[in-house]
Amino acid sequence: MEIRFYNTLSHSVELFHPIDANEVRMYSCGPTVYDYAHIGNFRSFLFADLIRRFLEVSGYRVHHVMNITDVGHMTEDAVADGGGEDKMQVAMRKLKEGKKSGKAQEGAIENPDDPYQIAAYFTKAFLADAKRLGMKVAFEHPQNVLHATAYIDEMLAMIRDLIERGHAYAAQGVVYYSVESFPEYGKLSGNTLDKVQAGSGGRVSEEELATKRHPADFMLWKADPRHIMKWDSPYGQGYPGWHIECSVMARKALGDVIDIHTGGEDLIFPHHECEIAQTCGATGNDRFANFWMHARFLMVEGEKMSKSKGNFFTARDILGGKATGRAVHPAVLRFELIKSHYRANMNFTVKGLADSASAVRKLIEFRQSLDEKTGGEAATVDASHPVLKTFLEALSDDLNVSGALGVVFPWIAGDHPDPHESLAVFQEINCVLSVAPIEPFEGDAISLEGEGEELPVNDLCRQMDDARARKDWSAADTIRKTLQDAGYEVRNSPNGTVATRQLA
RNA sequence: GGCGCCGUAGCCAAGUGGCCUAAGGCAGUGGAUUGCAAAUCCACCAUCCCCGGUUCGAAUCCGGGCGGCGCCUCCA
Repeated sequence: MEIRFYNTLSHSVELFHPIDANEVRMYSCGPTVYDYAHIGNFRSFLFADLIRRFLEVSGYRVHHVMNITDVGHMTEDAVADGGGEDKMQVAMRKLKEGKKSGKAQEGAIENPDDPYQIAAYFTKAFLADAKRLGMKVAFEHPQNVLHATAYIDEMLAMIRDLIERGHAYAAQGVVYYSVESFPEYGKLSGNTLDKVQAGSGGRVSEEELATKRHPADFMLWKADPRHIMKWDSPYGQGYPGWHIECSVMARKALGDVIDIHTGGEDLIFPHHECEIAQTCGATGNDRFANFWMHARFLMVEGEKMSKSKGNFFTARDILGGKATGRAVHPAVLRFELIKSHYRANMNFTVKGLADSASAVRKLIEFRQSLDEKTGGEAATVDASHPVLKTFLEALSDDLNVSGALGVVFPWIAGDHPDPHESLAVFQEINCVLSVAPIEPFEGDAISLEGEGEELPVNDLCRQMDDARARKDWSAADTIRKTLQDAGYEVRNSPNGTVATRQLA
């Protein structure tokens, strides 16, 4: 099966072949941990997860690495030489003022003046969210989820190499990458040097221009003893630039040339452009990642998500019901965020969430019916099975999820004479979708039961059965109303009434 | 101003030159079923932003409009 992906580097869909025949090396730009990750972040992370899962089902071993940016970068970092306020400092202040996207748990952070504690707290929150949403790499922390602060030495080593190779220079306590030393600079984004220069009008301060050889030169290290997080270096005590960590960690974990590098579209420039310049400058290769893949931005109800518009949602906001007024099952949020094509802006809406809930319910119930019929024993199938084949072929066309789902639903609705075989097929499909259940899952990811709720759900169902047996319709209707108002879907059947929690 | 993505039913969305008299999901409508519902099953529900061109043939290619969005500056 031929796999095709859109490559930002070439602006076209290309045939995908990993460097090694069987293993794919893939790096994804991960979160900064100054706050809770929002649904836009997760759209991008789940896009990477989807690539990984698809490649795995297609027969590849995937070594997927993601970074955690826990270095306190400056708010006006890249343009200049680190102006603005330290992000970690902002995080600390906001935490104290209770202005975070969500409340930190009481007592979770002993000392809000310690940036490492802030970072540790939000890292933990991120990993918890990521696991709930079925992001495989989150289950591989810490071996495949790397912390920037653990690679300062390697960053300094790469900076040293870049200076030695003539790609970087120190000026007034700042080490800059010299973009003119790298002719390929601008290839990824189309922001070639002449254009960067032309477009920079007014934004680059005179002070900065005086120290930089070219206005687009970007920071690798800044000596600043006042910075909260700081490390010793030959260039003075200070902190690294915000692009260098990815170059370093990707190289360290995956090698000099990798297969796939993912991120949100906003990272194309300057972040990924700079990563390429750094890595290639340090390795001497003309390539860093063979495929650069970027997810487009997520909109909320047709508008760009922003705190000021009040349409800003963290993953835990959604799961907790902030948008819908009712708790949302993680599989529903996952499905909603992966169901549309990654290269189109996705519009996140409450209605879309409800649609996804119906779809996910269908998948979960189908899975449950197969489990019941087979006792969980699946037959053996491989990718040549007609349903799987069509499913994977859709995905192999630049991750055409909609096309793939267009295979799954009609198949589900059809006849299943051999439930063992169907279960095997479904399991494979679910290795990619990971919604029925979320895999690998923790706890009650698949459960639709209302255990531990304030309502005695099972008792009410039995009471309803009794009332129906007595033909006491008004009593039965009252019970149904009670359950529905509490967020349950109620189904009567000859085998007894069943109430399941609404998914969203 | 530069670079790029996109425009298919009420909504999401596949299809990229002839099996398209256009998948699939959600919603909706009619029917079966039901005490009534829900779930389920059956049926129905679009000529593809506009204009021009290429072609025997276009949603699909080309040109021009119009509209939406992104990046170029912290951002997934």
